[in-house]
Amino acid sequence: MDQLLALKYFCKVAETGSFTSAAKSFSVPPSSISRRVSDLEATLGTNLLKRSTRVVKLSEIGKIYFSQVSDILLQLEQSNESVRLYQSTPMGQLKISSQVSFGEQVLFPLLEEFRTRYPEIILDISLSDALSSLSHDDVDVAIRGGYAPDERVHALRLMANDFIPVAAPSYLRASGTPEDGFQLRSHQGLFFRTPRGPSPWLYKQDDQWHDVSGHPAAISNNAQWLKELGLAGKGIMMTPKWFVDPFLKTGEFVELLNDSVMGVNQDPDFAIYLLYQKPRYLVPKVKVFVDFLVEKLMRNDPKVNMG
Amino acid sequence: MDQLLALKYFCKVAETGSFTSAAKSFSVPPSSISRRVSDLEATLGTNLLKRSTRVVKLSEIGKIYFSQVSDILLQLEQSNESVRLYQSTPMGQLKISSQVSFGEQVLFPLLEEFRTRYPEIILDISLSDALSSLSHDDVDVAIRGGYAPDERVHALRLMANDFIPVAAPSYLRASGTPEDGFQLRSHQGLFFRTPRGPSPWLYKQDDQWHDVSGHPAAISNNAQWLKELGLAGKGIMMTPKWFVDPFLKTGEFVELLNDSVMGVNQDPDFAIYLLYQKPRYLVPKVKVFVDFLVEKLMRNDPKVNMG
DNA sequence: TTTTAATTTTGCTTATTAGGCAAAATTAGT
DNA sequence: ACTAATTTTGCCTAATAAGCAAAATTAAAA
Repeated sequence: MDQLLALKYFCKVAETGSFTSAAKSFSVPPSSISRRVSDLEATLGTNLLKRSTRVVKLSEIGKIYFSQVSDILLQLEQSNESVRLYQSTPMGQLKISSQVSFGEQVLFPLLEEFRTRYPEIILDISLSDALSSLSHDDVDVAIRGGYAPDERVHALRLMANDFIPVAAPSYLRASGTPEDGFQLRSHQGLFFRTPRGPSPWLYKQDDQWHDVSGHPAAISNNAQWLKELGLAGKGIMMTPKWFVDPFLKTGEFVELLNDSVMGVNQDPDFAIYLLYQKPRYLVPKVKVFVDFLVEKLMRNDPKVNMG
Repeated sequence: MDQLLALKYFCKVAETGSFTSAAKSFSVPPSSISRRVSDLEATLGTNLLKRSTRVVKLSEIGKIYFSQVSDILLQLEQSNESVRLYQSTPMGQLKISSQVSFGEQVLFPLLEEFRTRYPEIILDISLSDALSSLSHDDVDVAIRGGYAPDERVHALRLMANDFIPVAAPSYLRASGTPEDGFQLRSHQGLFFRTPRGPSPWLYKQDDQWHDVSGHPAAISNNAQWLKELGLAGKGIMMTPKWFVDPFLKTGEFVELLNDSVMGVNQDPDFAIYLLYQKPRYLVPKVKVFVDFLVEKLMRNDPKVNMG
């Protein structure tokens, strides 16, 4: 028996709830569908479908089997597709999802070079801090702060995402410079709101994390606005280094508590990750983008770990 | 092309590094392996293997494809295995539909033992006197008084369902004990309302059925309430023996007209039936429940007729 | 360089299995 | 009870995998 064919037939029947419509979508007579599915049931020794001329429903085990098999078929199709595309040149739409700040600050400046290098790739970038479901494929690659989420998703660590407290010199003149993590509590704070709520200020002392969040002067999901407030001396901001790097160099921002361990998260491996589905790496447009970002952002550590 | 077969062949070749040894492990001639793999490569438009008579190695893309495909094959094998497990072990949700009185009186006391015997079966019981259409059904097994309804549905006779007239001693003291079926007509009656209407009292004499229903003192589809009225001496009730068995033993109810043929229905084979679908492959959870009920309720008649 | 030996590929035939069509069977809804 | 949509079955044809033997290929030995 061609089991793969039987599985495809079965899944189509499960989706459409009808042998006839499944037969139409494969352009074969309904009898073929009926026989293949029966064969499948015979080899499994199970009734996957509850048949009744008018309505075809999944049995209890049929539901479970369907959900697994349809996923498997999808994977296989992706693998096949990837192999077919493997030899072709990088082209087509490349959908990228990124966090807003990282996109604006780090990604955008790089893209012009990418565009000239691969003119046949049309970039489609969407910036959002909400987590996009990479699995159901509205994007080819996603860039997120956090940690590896899924088995099937490959997470490539792009760069550290350590948060540091910064403030404008004018603020420090007016309110004083904190000498100790706990002193932050009496300062004005500019808080970034993630989809999971405002990020707290955490301070590690003697292997213990303490919440040292200051008085909220402003809360927003727009990092740009918070940065402007910070530059205007309205308060202390906890931010990734890469976000304020240029201002630290000009002195418009000052890094505080250099020697302390600060964070917005207790996870030690908090970083910026490039996420993509493993089989998609074979698709040229995805491969060249991943390789490009690795080249641009990971020069120090040229070791690329591919699964 | 049987792609699944081709994939299995390909993976085996990749693992063993040889067409010949792959052929041996499938007990087919090497030529079959060669052809299937070639076909696969043709449909993918790629060379997966670097052939050279002595050694077969994977190409770059072949390596990646192999790692993905072997994973997919493993998943599929696991799914198939889980179906087989389901088919060999009683597990999953078991949906049971029963008449209210029978469920409360007979079924519930048995279920705790069933639950401990088959802890992986989740019982889902719904009690209702309306006939659920087993065919278009949401239930695995149904228990109904009546007769075998359908071809596709297997009806297993669980126990007799003969109706007898009973009354409380207090009622008989007050209103007299009927000596003859026709005398029932002048008594107070407690009538059970089925979905088809109140059950009449029928009396058989000289091969003729007579309606001998008394004056309705109460009508309800709730047998429990009628029983309470009966115990309080409010009238005569026509009821299955199993429903009032404990009260007959204590003398709280007295069976009337012992020698007469009474009923609520002219069918001679009126009984409690266990109904379940007769699919090609019987699911273990259903089988063990059927067997369990047979064991508990049909000890006297050990003949079990399974489809 | 030639030979050898193991292995893969090709040609052809047979066996197996899926497709195709029409008729029969089944059942939800009128 | 009937109707109409749907699934299943029977039978034939077409497609394709298996089986076998011979040819081709090539790494390693002579």
